Amino acid sequence: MHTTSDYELMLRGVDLRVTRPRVAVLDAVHEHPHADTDTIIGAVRERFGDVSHQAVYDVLRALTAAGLVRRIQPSGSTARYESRTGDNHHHVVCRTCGAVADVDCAVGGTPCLTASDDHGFTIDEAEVIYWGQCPDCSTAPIS
Amino acid sequence: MHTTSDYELMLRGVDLRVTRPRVAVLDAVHEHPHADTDTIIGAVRERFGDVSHQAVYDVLRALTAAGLVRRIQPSGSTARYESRTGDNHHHVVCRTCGAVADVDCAVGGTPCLTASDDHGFTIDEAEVIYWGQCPDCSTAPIS
DNA sequence: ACCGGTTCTTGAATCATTCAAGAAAATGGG
DNA sequence: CCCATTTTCTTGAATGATTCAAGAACCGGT
Repeated sequence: MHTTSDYELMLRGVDLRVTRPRVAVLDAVHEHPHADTDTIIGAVRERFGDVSHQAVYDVLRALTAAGLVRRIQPSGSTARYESRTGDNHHHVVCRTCGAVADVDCAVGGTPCLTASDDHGFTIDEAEVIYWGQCPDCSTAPIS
Repeated sequence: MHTTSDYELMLRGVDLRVTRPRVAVLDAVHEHPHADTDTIIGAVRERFGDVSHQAVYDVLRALTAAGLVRRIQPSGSTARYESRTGDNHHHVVCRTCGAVADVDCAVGGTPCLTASDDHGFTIDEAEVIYWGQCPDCSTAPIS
């Protein structure tokens, strides 16, 4: 659990101005891991009153650029955001319901960064998405 | 290089009716690896005359479901399609220009399928995207 | 060649995200 | 503490990939 002033410090730490929408979004992302933009907008409004969706989009972009949140976007989903950053973890996504869970990288610190043949690319990140069925969806078959 | 009858055989092999749009799309995907939908529509029309964009969308979905093509969609890109399927290869994507290149899986046959903690998910595929700069973009810095 | 079911065409709708212009607010200096 | 400057937020509209819907055309088997 974080307090408002924690979020203030985070924002100042990356040279971002402290505004209510930013604190609200930061809080929403921490409280709702892997939430999509619409969910975040809803959570922000519930706690902090009216905030334009445009502001939330802007804030999410700013926070992502600053590294305070991480954006993930599995095929078929809209953008989702999470607060765990910088630890090179990955995700499992349920093909049926879209649920997302975190997966720690099995290999170590900055792993996965070596492609067999990089075609001359300078690689700075390896993103891994495991696809499958979540416990709920694999139990309940297609009705 | 494939001929029209090759594509016919592929379609029949997965119990799909052989139609001109399908052959055309199959050809376009083979000729333009990692092309987005719009490029495919263009290629199809250039070779086979008018085909509705809706038909191309339908065909791409059918071919993807049948396993004849694979759909990839790196964050920030529209859907892209490729003809290499079933060999568990991965991709490098250029952050600057969006170029995509294939990367063979370093580990072996059906690798990467083991997450450190799968949270009870039944995993059937691991998708890896390496992010970085392609040779062209890493040479020419931001103008 | 005909029939039934699939697939294509046409045209409109959806929805996440972005663009634009002006109003409001945040930080640093006086 | 107040002002000026710059950033950020609000409002409202636009974009663009993708999908929905209804009817026409076509594929494959009989």
